[in-house]
Amino acid sequence: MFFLKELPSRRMINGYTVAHPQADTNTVLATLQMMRRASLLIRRLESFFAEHDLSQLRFLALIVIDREPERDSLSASEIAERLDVSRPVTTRTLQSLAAAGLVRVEAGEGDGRFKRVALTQNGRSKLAEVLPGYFAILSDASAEARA
Amino acid sequence: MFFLKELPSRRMINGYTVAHPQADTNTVLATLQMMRRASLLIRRLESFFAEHDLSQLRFLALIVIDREPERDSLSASEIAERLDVSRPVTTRTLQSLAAAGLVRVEAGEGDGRFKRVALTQNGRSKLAEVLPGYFAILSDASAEARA
DNA sequence: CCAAGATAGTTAGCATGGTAACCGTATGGA
DNA sequence: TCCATACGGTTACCATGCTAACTATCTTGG
Repeated sequence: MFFLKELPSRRMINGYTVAHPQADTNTVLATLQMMRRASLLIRRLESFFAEHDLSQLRFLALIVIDREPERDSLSASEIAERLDVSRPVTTRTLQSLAAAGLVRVEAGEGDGRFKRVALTQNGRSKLAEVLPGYFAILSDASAEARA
Repeated sequence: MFFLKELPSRRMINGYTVAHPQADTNTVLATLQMMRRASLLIRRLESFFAEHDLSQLRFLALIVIDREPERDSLSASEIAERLDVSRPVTTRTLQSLAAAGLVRVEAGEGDGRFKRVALTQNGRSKLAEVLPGYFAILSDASAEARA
């Protein structure tokens, strides 16, 4: 992602909002600032994850598998649903996680269409390795937002 | 982009923040919510732009050229700098805008390394066509955020 | 009971972000 | 002056998002 360094000017937004009474210049500007903040944060997170041979999506996939309370595995579709990405992206992500030895993918018992995806011990270790840095970055970002 | 439908739970974040006193669960959670909101908004914007044969980046490129106060053209590097994307992405974006007839790219006079990029009349029309919808979406998003 | 449809997953191909490495043009100091 | 360096732009290639269309496995209704 990305976003303009210099946001659309207040004057430019004003030109729109005067013609649309329900719109408010300040809140539109706040939304643009949010987009800019989010885009910088994503860059920072992606670069952090890259240092750990992960990406944001691979990390989040580990998270959703790990945090499932009653089970130790999920199907690919369940993971796609929780991550809110398309199934093809999920397939690719799981293949790369499996190649890195962070998850185990097995044929589901019962319905032969499903696959069971579970964390390996390495996967759990990787999560433990990365979580502190992840929350530290989020915590910094919160602090900056308030500054 | 994308982001978890179900954010990391308060309990999970707590587990980190108790070990790191400077971190605060509420602000970390607020940052995660911001990421989720930004990701949904980006999807909405990209789909809006696609309806107009644009993308977010192509649209923003038109904006930064148009809003330059004293000049009617920018160099590719200046555009890259303002958009905050890499120069190769800028090259590709400008090529597709030129192919669509929305910008004109000419060799710069003087320093032969530069190119001058200017909006065509079609480019200005396209901006005028798209801006109201753009701000309407941002305005909606602001409203939702406050709801 | 089995053909038609639904569902899980994959493959193929496109768009758009990135970095590394290249060319051509300027520029500046030995 | 002219070679080394810097700079603008491009090319080549990789990562990661998407949709469309495919295969394989259930499920269901005539």
